Amino acid sequence: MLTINLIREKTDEVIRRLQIKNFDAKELVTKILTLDEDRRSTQNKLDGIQSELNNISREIGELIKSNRKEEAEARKNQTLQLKKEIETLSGQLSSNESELKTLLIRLPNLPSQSVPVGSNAEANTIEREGGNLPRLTPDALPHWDLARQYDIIDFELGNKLTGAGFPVYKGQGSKLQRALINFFLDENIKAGYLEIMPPLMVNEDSGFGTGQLPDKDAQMYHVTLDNFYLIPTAEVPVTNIYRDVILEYKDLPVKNTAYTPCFRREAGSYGKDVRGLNRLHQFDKVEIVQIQHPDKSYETLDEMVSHVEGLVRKLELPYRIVRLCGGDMSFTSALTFDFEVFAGAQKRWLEVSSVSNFESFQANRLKLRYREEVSKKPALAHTLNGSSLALPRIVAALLENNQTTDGILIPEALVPYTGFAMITRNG
RNA sequence: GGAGAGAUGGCCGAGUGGUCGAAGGCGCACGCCUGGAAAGUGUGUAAUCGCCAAAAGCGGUUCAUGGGUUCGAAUCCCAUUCUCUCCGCCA
Repeated sequence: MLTINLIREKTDEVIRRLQIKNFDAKELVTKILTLDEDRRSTQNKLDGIQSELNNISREIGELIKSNRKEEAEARKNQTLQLKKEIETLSGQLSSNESELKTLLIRLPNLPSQSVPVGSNAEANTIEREGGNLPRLTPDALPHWDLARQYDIIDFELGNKLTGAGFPVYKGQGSKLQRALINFFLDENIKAGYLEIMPPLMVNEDSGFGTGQLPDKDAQMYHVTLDNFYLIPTAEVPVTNIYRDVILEYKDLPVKNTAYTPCFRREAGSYGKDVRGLNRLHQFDKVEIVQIQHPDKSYETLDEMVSHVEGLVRKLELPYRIVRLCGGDMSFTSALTFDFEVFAGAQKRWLEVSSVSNFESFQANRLKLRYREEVSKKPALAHTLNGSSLALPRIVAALLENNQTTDGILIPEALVPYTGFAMITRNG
């Protein structure tokens, strides 16, 4: 959420920049500013009366101590009116504050200066591309057919156990999952990230902290009996580790990585998007999260993008890095780069990673701060995260692009992790 | 799940109705001492909101959370959450 100070001080700029996200903030911002003014004047009055009451109470204490009972009683009568006013004003204040908050959390994050203008994916710009497109024969199979042919992923079985979107990995398919997870984690650790194994369910506060709640609760599986949510990404628990935390300057940047299964309801998805591994309700992902000083967060974003690029290169996949335009960005992001890999048989680019700088938007919700180097004053930190990487679409691309008549080739970097160089029919 | 005990600052820990944002200690920061260090010693050391252009200053709030009693609550009452011990169950 944006800070009220920013909205107050740079009202026009806020409205203007939110237009880039196709968000008309004018009305909302006006309401916020009115409420904010009310809030401050109410608090001002309340503070004054509270102070008066505190003084009287102090006097009563002294009077009682020096045995002047009647005077003390007289003083007590003076408080009645004050207490009434305090009750009214503090009621006003708290309802004002909660209303203000519900409005504030409806404002999306401001896009950074470098975000292209545009209302949908067509306006995204290609940052750079790499790798070679596979040369496949026209009868090349999409990954769902390959998965069946080699008996490595069983979609129907997942249907039986749970439902659509919960595949069962078997044999070399299962081993490939483990290999990718370990490969990604090892690479992240080498790059200085600390491995974390977080809970897979979180409470409401955590869901709010990273921005999934209250609005996007339809995306998460909700365990109603205990009021827990299954995590849609490791970003949620890992970032929430730092909720209500004030980091020391020297602790920045914080670099965490975590492998977790991710659970998403994906309500409303259909068609070729959900075919095979393209979109699942449960999938595996390795995430990287950084908490950084505001002055350095964009350097860090570049560093994270390069890191993820290195992984995709090692897997020898054709990829492109996309700078998302205002209309295609998430609610919470200030700048996002998507990674897409080309799946040769489907002839489609599949999104496998999304690396974002949230600036202080999440940190403000989380109350995640650091101490300034010199003044030692707490200030909001910047949070960043990205997938490194999400498995299913990587697997889809690997299967499709590396199919041969003999089997499916495993990229060299992965062989030490799989223990085999090819997926075969009797593997 | 049942019974009991508890939750205080970065940490430990005192505080059962008044001047307590909270003794003392540890830690940390800056000095003094020292050839240098250790020890010793001095000073400082929460967050947040409002007023103020800002700093200073002043005022409000915060002793798990939410309510209540009272002129006044860390302290009394109620509820919730969490932690610990014992019992039960259990990978």
